[in-house]
Amino acid sequence: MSKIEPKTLKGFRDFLPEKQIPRQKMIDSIRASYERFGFEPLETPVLEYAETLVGKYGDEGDKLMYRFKDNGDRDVAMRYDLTIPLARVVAQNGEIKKPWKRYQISPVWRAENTQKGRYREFYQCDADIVGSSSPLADAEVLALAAATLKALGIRDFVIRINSREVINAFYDSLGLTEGEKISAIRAIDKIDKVGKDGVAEELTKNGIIYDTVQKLLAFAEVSIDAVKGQDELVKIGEELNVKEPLARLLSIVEVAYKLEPEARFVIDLSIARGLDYYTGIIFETTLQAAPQYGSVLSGGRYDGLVGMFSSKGVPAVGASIGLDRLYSALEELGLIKEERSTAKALIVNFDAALESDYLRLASELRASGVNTALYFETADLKKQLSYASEKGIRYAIIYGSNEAKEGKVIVKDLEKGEQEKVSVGDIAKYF
RNA sequence: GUGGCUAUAGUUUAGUGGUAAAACUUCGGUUUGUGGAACCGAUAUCGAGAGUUCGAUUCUCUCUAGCCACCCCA
Repeated sequence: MSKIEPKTLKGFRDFLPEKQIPRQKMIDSIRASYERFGFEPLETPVLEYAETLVGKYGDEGDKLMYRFKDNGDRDVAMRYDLTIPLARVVAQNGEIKKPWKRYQISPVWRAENTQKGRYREFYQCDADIVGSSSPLADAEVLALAAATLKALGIRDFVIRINSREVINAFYDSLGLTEGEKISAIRAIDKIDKVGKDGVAEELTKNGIIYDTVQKLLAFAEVSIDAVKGQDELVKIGEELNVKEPLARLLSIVEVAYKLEPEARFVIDLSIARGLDYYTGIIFETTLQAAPQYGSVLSGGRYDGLVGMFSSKGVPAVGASIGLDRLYSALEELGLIKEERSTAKALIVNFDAALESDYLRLASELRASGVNTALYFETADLKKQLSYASEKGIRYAIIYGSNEAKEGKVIVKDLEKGEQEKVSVGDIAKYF
């Protein structure tokens, strides 16, 4: 029989222990942070009826969706993000007490062309508050974002914030048509990448007149610290005819700042967000030391989404961490601690006659919470010690006929190269 | 989805129209109670399929995958 070539699908990957151990720690940290703010876990199915997802992400989103007929000829799609499924859950389970704060850490699928740091299956860590239009909810999402990154050991992040209300008020004051608004949002969003001239060129190409282009550029260039630059921002609000919505945005950020005084919040009017469903604040987060990864944490308010599944409109605001991007960025910044094994101790198996003692040692250690591995074959010490050290297991527990006579075991710390004799009964205490 | 570049052991690379080198890794050994060293040895139908050819890993085509740009985004 010919062997099947082992391979993974384009854009999909395996996470080997070396990566998955620190990755899982990262997930644990994020989850703990979300729970500290009182968010509750939700899990939803991979597959949804296609009609649930289609049309929610714009034409582009529909094209990138994994969609097919299942064995029962149902038109199904794999979830494209975690937000639409949440909206479906909220609409479907009206009894859920609101405001509801839920989080979900799960993979999503997009049939995009791959690139470095861009995959077809990737994880998102979402936290959303459903059923409150209070600015406090917006502020708490911003604070959560900051607190979660801080918990991961990240210091140099900047949360750049804008609001769809501000954008709309400004565009209306310019008298842009709906079509022009969309192309303006798209163009302005690229200002970091293509620069002012590039944006101007694209706007002009889209038929926007010179005067308006200049105004749009002036708008997009606003990037001011929300706390230190507050006076300046108030002035800009008046100049650009966006006084009211900008003031609302500033008061949200002020509250977030009280919750997370160490965070850096910047009002950046070039932030646009591609997804159609945002209605209020929108934000993106970049790491200053690793800007090439783009936004690692973004979100915003989307008050209209649940209404697409239910006659009752339910306001919502949330944030999403791109786990894979953040991991790559942290890896580059040296914030990922390499760990190769989950086992802390290896029981050296070196005298077949003592096997029952090895088994007892293993179960005692495990019962007291020490992650313990047992070498399966009887083999020489050398081989087993080198197995432990190469595997990244820190302690070797050596027990042979000599030790058996004394009722002791040798615990060898392979990192320090030291060893100690401990009596058999005290082994768990050693750790 | 469109366009460009790439594809040789687990990894990084060398090389040739006549079936392939090296380093590191992995596994085994160097006479058996102390590892991360040294030495010896093993491990490749040269991404897959088809075509041209007496003969292809080397040329051509298709597919697949990776990287880059666009698009979009996490």
